Amino acid sequence: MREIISDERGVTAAPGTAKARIERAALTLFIERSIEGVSTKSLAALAGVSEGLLYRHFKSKDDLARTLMLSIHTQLTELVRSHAEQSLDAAITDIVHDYARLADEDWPLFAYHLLYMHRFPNLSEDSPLKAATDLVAFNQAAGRLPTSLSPHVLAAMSLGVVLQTAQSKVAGVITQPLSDFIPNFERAVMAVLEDA
Amino acid sequence: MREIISDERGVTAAPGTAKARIERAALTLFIERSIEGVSTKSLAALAGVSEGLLYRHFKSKDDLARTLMLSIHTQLTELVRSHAEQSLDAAITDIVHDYARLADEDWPLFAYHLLYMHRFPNLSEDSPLKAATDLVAFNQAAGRLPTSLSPHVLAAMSLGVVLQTAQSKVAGVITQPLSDFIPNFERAVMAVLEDA
DNA sequence: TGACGATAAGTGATCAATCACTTATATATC
DNA sequence: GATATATAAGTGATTGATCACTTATCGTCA
Repeated sequence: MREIISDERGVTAAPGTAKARIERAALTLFIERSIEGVSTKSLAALAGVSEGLLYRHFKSKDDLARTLMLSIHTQLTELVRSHAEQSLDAAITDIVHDYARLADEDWPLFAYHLLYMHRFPNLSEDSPLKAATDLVAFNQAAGRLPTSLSPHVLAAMSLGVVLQTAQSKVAGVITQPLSDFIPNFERAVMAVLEDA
Repeated sequence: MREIISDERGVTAAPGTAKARIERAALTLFIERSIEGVSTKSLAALAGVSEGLLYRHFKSKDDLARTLMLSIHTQLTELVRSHAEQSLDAAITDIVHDYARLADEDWPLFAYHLLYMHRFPNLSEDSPLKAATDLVAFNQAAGRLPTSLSPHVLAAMSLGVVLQTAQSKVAGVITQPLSDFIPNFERAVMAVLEDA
């Protein structure tokens, strides 16, 4: 039997509350066994609450999973959009920096986004990838980036530099915080954007 | 009700056989709804066979999922290893080329690997990422690549260029075959390796 | 007391897997 | 070639367990 989650911080809930513990337990188990692979019973057990309480705070297991995903998804999207209105160099620097920081700040939530984003194709109109694509397209139109590749492809390749490193951290191959690689991410992303 | 899978090619089975249809149906549904989210009943229905037949060909649903994963996992690993014994430039060129080709050749199988590899942490001793890491480490030791980053990180960043583009293709943002981007992948990967 | 946070004990539905059994295919013997 | 024997392929009903979710009840503190 696994120890009950006592971690304080929630995602949408105040620290220390039962709802926060449910959210933390959900992230832990979803990352480990996938969303469908986790029963509400085991989730409640890890959170140290009754099964019924899950349904006081969330309409369904899917609602819980969506709520968690939407939280990090929105944060990441706004992060990218917020830095788009400056020179390309500065934008990349800021985006990469904040992305890595946000990931380190709440790694389980970020890992959850990384692993299961593709299970929520219609989560919202906007997305981090869409924001990055817009940034690339804008700089292509201004003649500051090559137009030999579509902005979708160029944005995907650039994001890949950071996200695949995150994948390796999920796999346990890398153990340091992503923030340790910020200057490297910056240079690599710029190199991809200009060279590809 | 969805149309029964009639696709011919299997993964471990001869074309046109019931086992091949089961494997195809599994890939289709697993990609769509995750492994745990797919019932053996719906899988058998899509394959157009009885539920019992699944268990003549595979010990369990997990065995089916593992068999499919191991097939593509092994192919990709050997692909990377087979090109490692040449100059770095040539190795990258060949690896990127064959990787993209293999992905296009059997996209559902490749997409399955991309999306759910992390659910099989102990599938085998070796892996594509490990092979790529060895390649990086070898070239670092020979003084042909900077040693400011660990080979794990450098390999992850490089692979990310290709794999995140594949993710965008899974998401439907990109529709072309990955092979269309082979020269771009090459240049981007080399840029990451030398610049990061 | 009464509203609320929380629970334990359920509900029918669905799950993966197995079962006894049938049909098709292959191999062997004359 | 015909017949006998063995094995593989295939079925679908059934199993006990587990699923997501609900209901009835409890304790507690304003």
